[in-house]
Amino acid sequence: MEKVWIEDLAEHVGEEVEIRGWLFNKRSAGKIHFLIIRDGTGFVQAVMLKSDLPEEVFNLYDTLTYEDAVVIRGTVRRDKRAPGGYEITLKDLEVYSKSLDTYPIPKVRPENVPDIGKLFKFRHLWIRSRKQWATLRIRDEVERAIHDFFGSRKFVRFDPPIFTPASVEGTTTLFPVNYFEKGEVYLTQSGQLYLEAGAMALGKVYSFGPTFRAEKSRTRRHLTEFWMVEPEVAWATLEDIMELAEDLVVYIVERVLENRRTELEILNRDLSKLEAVKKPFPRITYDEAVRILMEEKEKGRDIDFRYGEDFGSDEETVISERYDRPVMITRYPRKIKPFYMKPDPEDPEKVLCVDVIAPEGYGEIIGGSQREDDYEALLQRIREEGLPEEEYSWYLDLRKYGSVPHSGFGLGVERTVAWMTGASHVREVIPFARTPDRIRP
RNA sequence: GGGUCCGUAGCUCAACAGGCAGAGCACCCGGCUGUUAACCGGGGGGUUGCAGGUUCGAGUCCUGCCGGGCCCGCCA
Repeated sequence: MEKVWIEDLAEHVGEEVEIRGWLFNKRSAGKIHFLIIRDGTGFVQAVMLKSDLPEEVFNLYDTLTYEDAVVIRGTVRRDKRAPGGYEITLKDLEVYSKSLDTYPIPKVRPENVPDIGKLFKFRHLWIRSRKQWATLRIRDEVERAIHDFFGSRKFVRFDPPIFTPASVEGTTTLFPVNYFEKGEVYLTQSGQLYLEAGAMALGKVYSFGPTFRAEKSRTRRHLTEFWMVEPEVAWATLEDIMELAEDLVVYIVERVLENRRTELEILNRDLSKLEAVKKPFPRITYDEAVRILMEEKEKGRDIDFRYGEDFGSDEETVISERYDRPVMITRYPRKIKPFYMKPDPEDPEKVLCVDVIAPEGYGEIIGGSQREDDYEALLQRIREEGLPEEEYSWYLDLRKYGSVPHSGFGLGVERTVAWMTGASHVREVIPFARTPDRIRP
């Protein structure tokens, strides 16, 4: 008998198959029992008829509790009455191993959903639930789309180091690690500087990996360990990289809509919100964004903002509300952006940068810029920021030996997946979230 | 770092003004041949987060500690 995965059942209608999985739920009407089995790839209902089965098999139903590991054998049928459309007429049931205790997370009763703190305590079990299953499958699709996007454009994946001797951006807090007799090094908070070296060596590169920020940021948009995609392109201007960012986001959304529709439905995601994400994205400057804020303030919105500041999450939301797709904000004041960004030749107080703000309050999903490519200007910025010049000598070399314009950006995977799935917090879209207050499980 | 709210059964929640800790789900037993968060009947289950204090009496009031939620700042 063929062993099959639930996601492939459509190819086995009429056949007798074996499914190995776990008991997700069960219901009975006496002489007919229904089992909902999950095997990781999906969920399927199996029907047990008293009239069809040996008594000892039929009676096994009574002993089943949540998350027992089971092996079932039976015939695959299409059936409108079955959740999911396919059903197994059960012929044989084997309880491979029993749950040893009451399952700590109750199943699918909305009035009975544990509070979020308890769910995270049982995160290792919570990921078996339907919504978490759907969420993590969408995350996989987003990641796969990212690799396919860059692969199809012949980018070379370039893995920057995770141990780094110095801060990339100087401002944010780093996680120190004891590194033999060399003392303290830090977990990376961005691979960007290394990616710039990669772009000069390989032309178009991107990285995909974890980054770490020791910020005690307790918000729905922050993790201390999160994943980031960072492309970096030689000879690219700000405009080039904005187009790349736009294409990437559109492609991710298309792929999720195409391949993860069932999962979006499980999550009750409003598909029209995602279907609206098409080129072109609106492009506004920082100054124009400030004007929008002032207009909203005059309309009576409670906005506390002064020109020259960075936008807080409230401001981002107010601005993004005007659009049905992500909005690109360019040319922020130099003072609130990192040293490596290139000043705008038309207004040296601004830099050639772009932030992409997702709709629906999901905030900044992309931050990017054209990099300072002039040796002297970069050196001066490093000194102004009081950064350790020695640590940046290799980075300055990139401007010493055939410097060219180049640009890149970073896309936050969790924020993007949270937006796709409609999650209320980024910690729900990564298997095991790391926040300032939680390191277990 | 700042603000704010909450800890009662495995889970979600009740418990008047301080007066015998209770219900639904889960679990166990019984019933029901198409259930869809099934349903119906019965049963077991508690050091009310921890440590003190006030009181004849504390889940309830006070103090401290521990654990957690939400919002903001910083960012992706």
